[in-house]
Amino acid sequence: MSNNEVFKALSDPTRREILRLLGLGEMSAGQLTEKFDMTKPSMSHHFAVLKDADLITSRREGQQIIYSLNTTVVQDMVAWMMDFFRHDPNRNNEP
Amino acid sequence: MSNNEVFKALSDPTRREILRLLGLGEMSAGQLTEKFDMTKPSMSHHFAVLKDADLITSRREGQQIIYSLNTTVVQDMVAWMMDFFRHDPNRNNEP
DNA sequence: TAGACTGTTAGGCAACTGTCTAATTATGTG
DNA sequence: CACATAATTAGACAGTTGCCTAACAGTCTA
Repeated sequence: MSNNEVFKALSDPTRREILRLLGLGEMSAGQLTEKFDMTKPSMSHHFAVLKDADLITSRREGQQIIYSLNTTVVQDMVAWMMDFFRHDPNRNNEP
Repeated sequence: MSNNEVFKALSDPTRREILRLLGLGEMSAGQLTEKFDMTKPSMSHHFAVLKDADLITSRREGQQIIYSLNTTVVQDMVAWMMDFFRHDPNRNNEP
């Protein structure tokens, strides 16, 4: 995964809310769009950004596109963050 | 803390690197600036963004400004992320 | 107080982002 | 096939971001 793309993806509140909703279970593009006061193309753009960052996956099911959280990448991300901020400057730099 | 400001602050690679360096111990603005191929005003801007997000704190020491990681907010942030992504749709929503 | 040193503020500019409308693609159904 | 439904792609546009140079502000020392 590209850390930068992941952070860029997470920098928008709409996209974080999409991720939160997908954390509760997979949803179609249409169902997700209903939850926001935004046009379908705008939402579609956000889905694309999240997909590029590998934070979500998609599959077609008939006329609908079903989106799911990519839990692997999400967990990698959390692990990366914890490691990133592991050091505690108040404990005189012991590894 | 405002989640949005924190995520916006984290969305830039330069700012993440500043945080990583401060994770190793506090540094002056000048010491930090040396580590990057960027002008002082640009770096100062990044410091301001990180301060607004409450990710770092600063104090004056003579002619220098010393920056430190705000470990409280950083830890809150990690905790928030873990909670945010705690749900696993592949494990049928058991708490 | 003058000058050097350290850092921030102000203003400008190109590139990027998030939103919209209009058009297009893909699938399902009478 | 013709039409409806679901979603994406294309293009435009305002607002934001990140960088720069120039100017300013605070601190120290002779």
